[in-house]
Amino acid sequence: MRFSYQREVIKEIICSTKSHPTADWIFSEAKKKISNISLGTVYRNLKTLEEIGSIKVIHDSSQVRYDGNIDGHHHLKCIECGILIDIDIQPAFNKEKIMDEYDFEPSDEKFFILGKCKKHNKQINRK
Amino acid sequence: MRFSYQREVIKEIICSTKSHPTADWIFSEAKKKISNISLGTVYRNLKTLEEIGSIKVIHDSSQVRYDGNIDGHHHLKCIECGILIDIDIQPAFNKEKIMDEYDFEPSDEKFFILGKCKKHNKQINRK
DNA sequence: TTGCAAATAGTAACTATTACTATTTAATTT
DNA sequence: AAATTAAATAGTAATAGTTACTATTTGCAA
Repeated sequence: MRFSYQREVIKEIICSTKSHPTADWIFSEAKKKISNISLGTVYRNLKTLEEIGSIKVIHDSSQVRYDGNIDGHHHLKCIECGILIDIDIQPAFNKEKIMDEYDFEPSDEKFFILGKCKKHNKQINRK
Repeated sequence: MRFSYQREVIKEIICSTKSHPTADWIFSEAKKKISNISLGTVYRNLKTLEEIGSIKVIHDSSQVRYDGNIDGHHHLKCIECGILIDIDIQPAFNKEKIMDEYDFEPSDEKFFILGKCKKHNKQINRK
């Protein structure tokens, strides 16, 4: 694949935030560095970056978000404000049962825990 | 809420399949029973049915799907053909850690296991 | 440097969904 | 049973997010 400055800028934007941005936000950030960058270029490169494994895509209730953290991790999602928070836990499940009962060969997992973030829950005794 | 024949038909369509259909498929099925039903009516009722808890929404890689199975369950997704399969397992995770470390109050979970379904995996000794 | 395929900017097209409005309908009141 | 009324509908227009198209530019190899 040929070098592209646009792609480098887009990758840098995604990898320097933990906010799980949308294509539109990435586009507006990219315009700060390349004023005439095209939205089509952003979408094309988001697809390319995902294909080569540089970023991950998160499908969060009708919104598509991008994640520069490509280590296996999962997310908390606040049902009040919608924020997505990276978590490093791994859910445990009976892989044998899946393989036997459903004749299915698991290769990856996506786990979302919905609930209320620290700004929106009613926990009183906070550290 | 007032009775609506359209809503009954839509609900029946969703609840009588395990195929996790899209709005478009539900629309074309509904037209078989109500030839002049409007796509707007389908979308409005899908929203209503979700709000009253009669169906669930699944956001599956840029597609929105609907599920008539409202019991807590999760899904296997085949990376080859895209089929979604209901599973009755519950993933285990450290809820205390989530609450303590992230100050987050979990209320629900969505878990997807990606992999290859029985038609697309290479398992040789099948029952 | 020249040549050329890959990538881009800018624009048009497309798809899924929502919004709008005149009409119809379910349910209530007379 | 007819009149009333607000909710729901059909049909259409509008919107948002994304993809497709094309002439031009650019990275890179000969």
